[in-house]
Amino acid sequence: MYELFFQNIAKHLQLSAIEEGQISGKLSLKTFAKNEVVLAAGERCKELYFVTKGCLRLFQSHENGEETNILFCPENWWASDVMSFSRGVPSSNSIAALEATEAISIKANDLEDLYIQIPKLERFFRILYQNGFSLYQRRLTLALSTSAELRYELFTKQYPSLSNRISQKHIAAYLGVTPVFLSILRKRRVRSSA
Amino acid sequence: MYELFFQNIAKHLQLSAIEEGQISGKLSLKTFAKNEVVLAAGERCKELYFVTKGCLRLFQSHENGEETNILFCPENWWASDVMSFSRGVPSSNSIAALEATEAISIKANDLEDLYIQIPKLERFFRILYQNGFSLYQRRLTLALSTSAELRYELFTKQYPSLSNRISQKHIAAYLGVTPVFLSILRKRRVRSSA
DNA sequence: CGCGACGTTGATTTGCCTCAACGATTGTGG
DNA sequence: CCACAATCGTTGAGGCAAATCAACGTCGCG
Repeated sequence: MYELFFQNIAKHLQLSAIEEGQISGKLSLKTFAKNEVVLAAGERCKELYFVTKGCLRLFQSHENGEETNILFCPENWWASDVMSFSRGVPSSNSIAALEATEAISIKANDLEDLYIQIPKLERFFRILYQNGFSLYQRRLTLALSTSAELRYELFTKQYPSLSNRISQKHIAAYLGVTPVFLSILRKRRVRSSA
Repeated sequence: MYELFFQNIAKHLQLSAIEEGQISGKLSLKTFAKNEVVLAAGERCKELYFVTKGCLRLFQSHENGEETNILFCPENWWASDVMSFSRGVPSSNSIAALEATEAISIKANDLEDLYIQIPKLERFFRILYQNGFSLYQRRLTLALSTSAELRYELFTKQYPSLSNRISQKHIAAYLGVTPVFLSILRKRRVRSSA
């Protein structure tokens, strides 16, 4: 039932069958309909999700009604509002389903308990956040130093499957441009590659 | 000698005197002259620095010779190229001193040993990276969704001491604008507040 | 003293946005 | 299952934010 989940952990950590059992007891499987809101900004993010099917997005809403997509979470990705989840404060971001989605969830309290029972889990999440930290540093410098055209180019190269799967509107909100301008970029690309 | 360092750890973790001793044995104090390069892109980042005096900057250089400042590290901040430090790969970022700087350093290998001797250190760094992760998510959405003017406004409010201490050139490279444009923004602000 | 880095200012250009109109696609209620 | 509405993507016109290029004063430093 939770194979993908434990395979993901196994990338950085060896768990005994007993430990897997302890963890399994705290997991549950959730399903979300397309466009369903998983976490609304302002709520507390009480669960951490590991996506096994479909795709979630983490995003921030702005006063003017627009949104910035922070992260797409297809199969094998982790989703949560980190600050809210770990410190119990209201979340500043939201989570919603881009497709019909299945995810394995674990509650914040339960994870805290598991950190105590299985201290090496700290190691797993240390590495997970460490990698994410690095990933966002890179995206930040990209955002600050390159044109939308190049950012789109890199996105399609790095995530070719996502760039087909996700609507342009949401890709635009991920790149930080308007859908109108993304459309212009796409047109340009077709011409220049012809 | 390492008071600031252990005070920083104590924010998230209680260490016994013995543990502090074990850690102290792996630390060393380094000094860097103003403008000295601490880590050049392409090298391996073998040490993690905790700044006790002065200020470092983590930055990325681009092909055209320009730079983006990722992070300023004044007293009480941690500096490293995370990916290079933790995985031993060549670093994609550089570190340099903005001022004459003192920092406590620890070697990657030694930290790995300490993770084994004192597993709860994993917890400390898990929390450190978790917070950094969240910080960069926020900066990313800021960079993607707001004007340079607002970003500068927020920077000066959030880090008033840094905004006096650091040259406009480097602040511009942190905000992702040219020094010329930052100068224009500053002029605008003076006028509008008058 | 003189040179080079820094910050300012102005003129011009470019990247991206806004607004608006239009097919095409999706989804939904009758 | 169809009809209609809503959302999405495209295209064009015009505007604003920020870059580029260039010139100049100032300051720190050799």
